[in-house]
This record gives sequence, C-alpha cells and structure tokens, in this order.
Amino acid sequence: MTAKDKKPPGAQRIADDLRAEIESGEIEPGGKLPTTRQLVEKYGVTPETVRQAILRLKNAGAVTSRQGGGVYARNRPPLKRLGMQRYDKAKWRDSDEVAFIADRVASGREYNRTDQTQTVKLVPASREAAAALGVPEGSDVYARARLVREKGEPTHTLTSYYRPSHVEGTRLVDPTPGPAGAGGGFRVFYELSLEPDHMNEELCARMPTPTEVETLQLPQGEPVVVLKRTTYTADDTVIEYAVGIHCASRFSWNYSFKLPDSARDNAERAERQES
Amino acid sequence: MTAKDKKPPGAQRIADDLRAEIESGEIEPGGKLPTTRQLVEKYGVTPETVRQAILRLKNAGAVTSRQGGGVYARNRPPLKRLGMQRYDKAKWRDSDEVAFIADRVASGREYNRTDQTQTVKLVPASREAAAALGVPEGSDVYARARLVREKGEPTHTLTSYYRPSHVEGTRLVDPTPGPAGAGGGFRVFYELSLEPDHMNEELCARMPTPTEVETLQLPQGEPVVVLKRTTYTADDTVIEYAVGIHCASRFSWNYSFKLPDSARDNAERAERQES
DNA sequence: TAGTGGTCTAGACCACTTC
DNA sequence: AAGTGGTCTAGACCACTAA
Repeated sequence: MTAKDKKPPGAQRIADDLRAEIESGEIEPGGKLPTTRQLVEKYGVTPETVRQAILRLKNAGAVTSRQGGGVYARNRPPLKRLGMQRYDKAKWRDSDEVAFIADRVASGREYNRTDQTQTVKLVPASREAAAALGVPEGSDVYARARLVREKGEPTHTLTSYYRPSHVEGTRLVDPTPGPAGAGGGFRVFYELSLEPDHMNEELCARMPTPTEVETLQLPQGEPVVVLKRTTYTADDTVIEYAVGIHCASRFSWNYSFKLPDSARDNAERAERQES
Repeated sequence: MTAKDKKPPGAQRIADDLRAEIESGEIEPGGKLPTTRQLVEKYGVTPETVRQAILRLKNAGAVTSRQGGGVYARNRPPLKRLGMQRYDKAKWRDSDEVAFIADRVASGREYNRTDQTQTVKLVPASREAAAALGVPEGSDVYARARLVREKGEPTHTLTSYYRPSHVEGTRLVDPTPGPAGAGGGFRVFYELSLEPDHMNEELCARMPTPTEVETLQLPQGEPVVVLKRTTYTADDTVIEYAVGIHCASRFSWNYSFKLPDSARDNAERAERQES
C-alpha cells in the first residue's frame, strides 16, 4: 500500500496526480518528473498508459519532454508586457536610429542583430491586407516579414504590408536588414510626411498551425496570439497593416483608455459642424 | 494501390492528411471525418494508431469527437468582436436599466435571464485583487462571479471584485440576480457618485486548467484568454477589479488609440504646473 | 443492437541523451 | 552502453450513440 489505492487508476488519474504535484510546487518549474518506468511501477500500469498521461499534460501546456532526456515541468517565464507606450513617438521622431539603438543598449537589454531576421518581398495582397490598405485584392503590396528572437528563441513573427506607392525606393523595402523594432519603420513614414498618428489593434488566440509550430519552435500545448494592427496618419490614410503571431506564454497586452461617451461625442461633433 | 503508398505511414502522416482535407474544404466545418475503421483499412494500421492521429487533431483544435458519435471538423463560429465601445457611458448613464435591456432586445439579440448566472460572496482578497483595489491581502472583498452563455453554451466567466466600503448595501451585492452586462454594475457606481472614467485591460492566453475546462465546457485544443480589467474614477479611485476567462475561439478584442507622445505630454504637464 | 470512439494491456522496436 | 521517451501492433473490453 503506497497510499495510492483509493481511486481508479488510469491515464487521467496519473495526469491529475502529476498536475497536482506541479501546482503544489512539489515539482518546481523546470523540475524533472519521475521517469516512465518509475510511474509504471508506482501505478501498476503499462508504459503506454503512463505515456498517455504525460501526453495529456503536454497538451495542457504543463510539461515538455525530450526524447531520451526526461519530462520536465514547464518554466513560466515572466510575461513581457506590451503596452501602448511601445509606440511612443519620442522613440522614432525625436531620436535618430543610432540613439534609438543606443537607448536599448543602455536600458540593459542587449541589442543583437541576429535577434531579428527580415525579408522584404512584393506579394499579391491577401483579402485582409487589401481591405486594410485600400488596394484591390491580389494587387502587389510590399510584405516585410520579421522573425524575432529573445536569447536565440523565437518569440514572435511580424509581417507588415505597405502600399508600394508609399514605400517604393525607401530603405523600408531595401533588402538590407534595417534597424529592429517598429521605430525603424515609423521613422521612415515620418520622414515621408506620413507621420503615424493612431492605430487599431485586434487580438485573438488559437492553437498554432503546423507551420507556426515549426517557425516559432512551439512546444506542445502552446497557443498563439494573433495580433492585427492597422496604422493611420492623422488624416486616416492607412500606412501599414501588420499581422503578428506570438507565443502566448511570453506576452501580455495592456491597454489603458477612457470610457467612450457617444452622447457627448455626438454633441461635440454637432457643435463643431455648426461653427 | 489506393494512391497512398508514397510516404511513411503512421499517426502523424494520417493527421497531416486529414488536416489537409479539412483545410482544403474537402471536409467542411462541422463535417464528419471517416470512421476509425475506415481509416484503419485505408492506411493499413491499427485502430490505436488512427486514434493517435485523431488525438493530435483534437489537441490542435481542428476536430471534436463524441464517443459513439463520430469525429467532426470543428465549426469556426464568427468571432464576437469586443471593442472599447462596449463600455459606452450612454449605455448605463443616460438610459435606465429597462431601456438598456429593451435596446438589447431591439437589436436582435435575445435577452435571456438564464444566459447569465451570478453569485456574490465575501472572500479574502487574492494578492492581485488586493493590489488592484488597494486593500490588504486577505482582507474581505466582494466577489461577484458570472458565467455567461450564448445559446446555452458557456462563453466566458467574469468575476468582479469590489471594496466593501464602496458597495456594501447596494443592489450590486444583493444576491438576487441583477441585470446582465457591465452596464448594470457601472450604473450602480454612477449613482454612488463613483462614475467610471477610465480603465486598464490586460490580456494573455494559455491552455485552460481542468476546472476551466469543466465550467466552460471547453473542447480539447481550446485555449482561453484571460482578461484582467481595472476600472477607475476620474480621480483614480479603483472601483472594480475584474478577471474574465474567455473561450478563445469565440472572441476577438479590438483597441483603437492615438500613438502616445511622451515628449509632448511632458511638455504639457510642465506647462500646466507653471500656470 | 450494431457501430462508433475511448481505454488499457503486453510486448517489440526505435531514436535520442547521458554517462 | 544503459536508460530515457516515442511509435506501433494485436487484441480485449468498455461507454456511448443512433437507428
């Protein structure tokens, strides 16, 4: 009697037990779970059954495993908080690129050229991109795709779409990799007298496609967050439509805003029209 | 030779094939996949192997299965877009509750009392809730928990936390279920001269816990989006801290904002201080 | 009741990691 | 080389659904 003879055994039971051990801290994040053989003996089941139990935990995002290695409770790295301040105009308007990079270095984060790979191509506009940019579906638009890494590990992809008439000939679509971050792109628009003024972000989450699993090297049980961003100038010209695919466990998004007041807004609008 | 003798068989292969059939539209959303036995024959493998293939698709959120029923490609219901306008002051300030409900009915959506269950309790404040509300951790706060359904199916939970000093004795913490939606709660604060003015929303996504799977009746392979909302009055008093758990496949979040400009904001602030 | 998916056993074999 | 997790077979049995 190993004090384990109260409930029906089986994969679900084993998974629940292990999960409890992880949540209680008995097995700390990054810690090793018992080996398959040990669990086989402990629960008196087949290796296959144990494997099924582990599988459930993997799909729930609770553990990862390496063949030949072992099974480990997943680390919960602190979420990188993405706030609206990341688009601060000061970052790309007032400082030049070098200063911008210098700032990143000074702030303790390493700036590493290899942290971001970039490819620029002319592609036929998807339905979404076409609608956002206000061009016919299938017409050529520039696609600037980046894969961003943190300490070597991919964290997200970001693909920006531009109207060729806006960016043709600028360094934005120069195949030579430019400066990292949105600052780089926004600076270019600023210099083109297309200063970014406001934007719209749309978020949703889902399980990744096999392609996404591969490019982002996602562990089993890791969802992705899809971010669709449209950037406008003050006169509502769309200068960029961007789609990002983010590893869910690495980010959180933060938005602060005043509650809208349609009644007052309408009144103000009417007033403005009269004057 | 059924034209299926080119690549190594196995669960992954079968899963890939089925996935391709779903994505190509060969099997439409909601459509039935071949039975296990049919796939066994087609691929010349064991039922167990086919089951493993299906398992992968389930964990990827691509299919669902009912024991005794069959395996079906998952429906992709249109995402309900949640924008900042859902907090429009007009909804809870200018109209009374009845009008608010009438409006929902008129707009074509059914208002059904059973769409939302509600429980109100005094609970010790969690660390997060305490920090947000500015009370000591573990001190009593009101927790108002709702489970929201759409056509009978749970879509999300939402738990609001309040300072007892704010809401004690109001209908907000009356155990009788009140009106649905944030409008109901905000109206109460408005009447208490604690008018909601601005808020902060934080989003992240992850796989659900077993409890969440149960209360939201989540299919395998369905992530959740966690929404943490803090609501302030104009003088920065926190009146509500709320946590929502959403089925990822049912919602998208939408935010529109002006790009911040710390340089100008600082200048304005300095000016104001001088005057 | 026939057909469906779900769980488990028993055991072979493979791929990878660690020492 | 020994130990780890991963895949697959073969077959028994169970639980649920639909006609």
